[in-house]
Amino acid sequence: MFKGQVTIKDIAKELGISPSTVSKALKGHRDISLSTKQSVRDLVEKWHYKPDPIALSLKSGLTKIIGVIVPEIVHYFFSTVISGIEDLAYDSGYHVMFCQSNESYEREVKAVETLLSSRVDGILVSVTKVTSDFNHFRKIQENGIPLVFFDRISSEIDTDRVVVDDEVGAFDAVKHLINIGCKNIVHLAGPQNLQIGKSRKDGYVRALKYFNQPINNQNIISCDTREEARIVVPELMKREKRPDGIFAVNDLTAVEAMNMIKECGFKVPEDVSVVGFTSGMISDITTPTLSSVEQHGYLIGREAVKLLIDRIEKKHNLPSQTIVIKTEMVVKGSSKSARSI
Amino acid sequence: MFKGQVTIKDIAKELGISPSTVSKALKGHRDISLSTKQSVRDLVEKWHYKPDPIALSLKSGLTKIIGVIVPEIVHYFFSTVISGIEDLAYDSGYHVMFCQSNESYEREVKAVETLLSSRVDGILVSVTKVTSDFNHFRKIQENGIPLVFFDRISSEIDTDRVVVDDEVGAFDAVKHLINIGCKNIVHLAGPQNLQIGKSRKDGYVRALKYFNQPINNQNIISCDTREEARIVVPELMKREKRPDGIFAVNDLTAVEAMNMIKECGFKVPEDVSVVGFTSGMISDITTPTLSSVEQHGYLIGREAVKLLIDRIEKKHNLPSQTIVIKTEMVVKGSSKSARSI
DNA sequence: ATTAGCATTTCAAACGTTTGCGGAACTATA
DNA sequence: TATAGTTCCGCAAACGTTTGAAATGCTAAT
Repeated sequence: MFKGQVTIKDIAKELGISPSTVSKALKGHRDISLSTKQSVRDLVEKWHYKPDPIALSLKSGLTKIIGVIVPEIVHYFFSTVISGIEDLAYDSGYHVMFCQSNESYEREVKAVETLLSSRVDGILVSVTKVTSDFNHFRKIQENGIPLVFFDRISSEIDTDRVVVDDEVGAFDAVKHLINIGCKNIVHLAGPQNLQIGKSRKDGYVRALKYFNQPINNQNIISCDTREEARIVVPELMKREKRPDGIFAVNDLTAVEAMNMIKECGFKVPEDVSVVGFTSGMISDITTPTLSSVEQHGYLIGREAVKLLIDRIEKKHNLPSQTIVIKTEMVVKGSSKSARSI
Repeated sequence: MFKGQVTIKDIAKELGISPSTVSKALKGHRDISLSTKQSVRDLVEKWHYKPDPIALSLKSGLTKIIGVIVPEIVHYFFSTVISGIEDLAYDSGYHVMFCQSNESYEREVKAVETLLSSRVDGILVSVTKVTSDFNHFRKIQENGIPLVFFDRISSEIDTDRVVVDDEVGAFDAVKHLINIGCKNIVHLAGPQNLQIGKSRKDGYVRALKYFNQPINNQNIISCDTREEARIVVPELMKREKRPDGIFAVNDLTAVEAMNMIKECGFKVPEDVSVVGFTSGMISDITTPTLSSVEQHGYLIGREAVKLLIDRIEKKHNLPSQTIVIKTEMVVKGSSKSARSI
């Protein structure tokens, strides 16, 4: 019909009125007569006029785009969160722009710059494992752009956050292992510069204390990837006092731990019970299925977007909030031991 | 320093020159003297001026945004593709906007509308399992927006495509099963309205023919989800003539098939060899690890973006191309049978 | 007949950038 | 001393939309 898209000008020309009249008619402005409004609406309908978001953005200074930075997309937990972000954002009239940092500090910094120069209305971040300098996040705030952290947060930046109750989740996981009779529980821990790594370890320690089990530093081992598990777990199984329970900081590590245990000639859960953290699809796929702590990633995504949009639209002016999503211990095959109650 | 962002006007005012001079200086226009250029560049540097993409879009009619529609994000193959899309798009100066259709036709239509009204420069789509009407894709083309299909394509729409060589991949998988001695291979097939479902079945059939094995329609069963596998596979194992090989249309189905086989008291791969399609992370996690056909999702993503950007930037005007990405049979634990050569 | 009041519409500026054209100031040639 | 050429810069319009202010045409009251 026209080159590209129908504009408000085309409508105006056709109807022999001015663009401003059309604009006001569409907004239901009381200045405009009913008959004019009707004819504008009719033509809009007929020509499938859609306002140009770019012109709107230029006027309003808002893009209706939310930027998201995640360490990886190819990752069950993060893709679940993204799914939640996407769903609520679209329902609220926002679009979503993704960047993955690939667990690299440089790429994270670049992603921030990219999103800022795209003039997004707000930014959602889960930081990389290696980030220890947070100035790029400060820059976001200096630009007046709302910022919400989820899951992997930084405690140095004062902003809204959505986190999982990692400490309680870990406590519950270890409590479960103790309940089914484990006496020598090892924790495969995440990086301690990250809040989640620290909290999960804290929960582990608190559970042992609470149930009067000895805390052995040798039982807290830094190991949060499959590659590390491949090395660490066989050594564990060679110990004089073999572990009878393993609480891993994430599912992938837990799964590899299970595989290593089996390779060393032991059985899961009969000889060693294993519990992971995330409870995604992979926990259903393994043999045995993996007991794990469900993090409700989809919900985390939704809550994070909700917080962010509230800030963008200045629905309130409260100090920074932190929303804690409850975890849930999901018992599956890797910890239903014969020793269970 | 200024409200929000530094604009070309701020620079102009500070330097006592006009905005157009600043613009031309930044573009290296020969009209502008070296000294002016230098002072502009200095101030740009000092004030961290970044051109406003929105104003640029309004002028050029281009957004430098690519829209992507995938059935699901929480899915190993698709998140791999997305990862490839993201990487190359950003390197080429484009941003990426995602929509997931959640395998729903209505959501797919809505996603198309959303992206069109966002004025994206091009769209990448992998269609849902249930889409049989393709008019929403025609609308994209009518708007003059380049469109590239990947993996799950529609043959009704004439456009660029990036697909996996499903037929050959399936042929290779079945060839492998035959090579290790399988005589009664079942195919758990995908929906036949989808090209990939059809091609993989075709490859299965061709391989049997090629190696002079009988083709039995009872051995081609529609089953492409874990839920279906849970029902279908136990029935298979009760057959008089038990299958000794299973070629599943995707990994998740293959994994569930393995689990069912084990639940029925048989062993993988000793009694039944299993081969899947996708070869993602999950194929390493299961016990035994799953032999599967690698699809190179990351590469698919990159190729699709490359095709799209070529169209957007009108680098050529060739008729629609179809790029075929070679698959690769990855032999792991679920098919290294004792009968193997 | 003048004016106030009202309903309806248009004008013009703005958002930040680009770009063809015209113009000023200068130098060089005839 | 004109004239032509060169170098450098600003003007204004354009992209599509919004919005306060100004203008138009009308009716009704004085």
